[in-house]
Amino acid sequence: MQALGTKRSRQRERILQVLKRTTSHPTAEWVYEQVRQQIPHVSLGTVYRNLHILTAQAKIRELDFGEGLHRYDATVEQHYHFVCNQCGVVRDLAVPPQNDLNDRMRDMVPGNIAAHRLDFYGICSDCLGKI
Amino acid sequence: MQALGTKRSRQRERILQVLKRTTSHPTAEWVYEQVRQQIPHVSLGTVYRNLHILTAQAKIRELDFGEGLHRYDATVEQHYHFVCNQCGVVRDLAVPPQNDLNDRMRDMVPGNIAAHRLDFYGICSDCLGKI
DNA sequence: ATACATGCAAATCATTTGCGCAGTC
DNA sequence: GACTGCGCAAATGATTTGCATGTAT
Repeated sequence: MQALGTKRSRQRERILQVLKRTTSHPTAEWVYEQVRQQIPHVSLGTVYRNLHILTAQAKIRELDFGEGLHRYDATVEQHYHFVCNQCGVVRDLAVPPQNDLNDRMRDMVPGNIAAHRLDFYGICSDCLGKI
Repeated sequence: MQALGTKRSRQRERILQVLKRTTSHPTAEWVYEQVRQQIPHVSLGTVYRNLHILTAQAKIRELDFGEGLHRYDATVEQHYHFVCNQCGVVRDLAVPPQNDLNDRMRDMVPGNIAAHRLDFYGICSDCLGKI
């Protein structure tokens, strides 16, 4: 027995490609629809399986904004998100990691800090324009 | 027709009480088990319904740490969390809101920032002690 | 040839909802 | 009495999994 994700598959490669070509933090369902256009018989189960494999391989990241479903992101470098309360769009922020935050907290935290997550919520410029 | 949450109920009061008496950020299931000890015939549906009502009334907050389920918190003031990667415990941090973060981001964000969420991940002191 | 990957369908798990009765105002 | 809330059970929706077959190495 080797391990999951050791053999290549057309499906997995396509899934990664789909994610790399978008900045929209799509759901599994959306990825499925995209992959389906190239591989009509692909199954949703395969998409989920590969999203997990790719996440385990750190080639993508699994995101969660409390909507009851997951979103996926091919940008694996540390970065922050802005979520629009109106339309729900999730945008990457071009802001350097605020690593001083971990230090600021160090003494207040009952343990060792390895990472942090920082999301901003508000109204995106598109929605502001529509008001 | 008035609105949800306008009439009191023993169930809702008990649910709020249960949440106020813990700092463990429990799941709906855990709340259900607790309430059940006082009101044996309470239903899980009632617990969910009331958790939503209380959330809408801003008497509690619904949290989500990407575990595929929700957690609830009777501390509604702005505060941050520390999540242990080992045991999963979620602790409130006694750190003042870092409101300068919103300002720091302002120019980088495509929209208006209303709030932010900041979680720290690492190993809690309990787990550190067990290594 | 071996072991991972797939498609399909059934199963799971958290959460939601329809309905008829009970409780509050 | 009018309308909200409840318990129960069935429904939903995202995700997972068992299984027989396909495919990469």
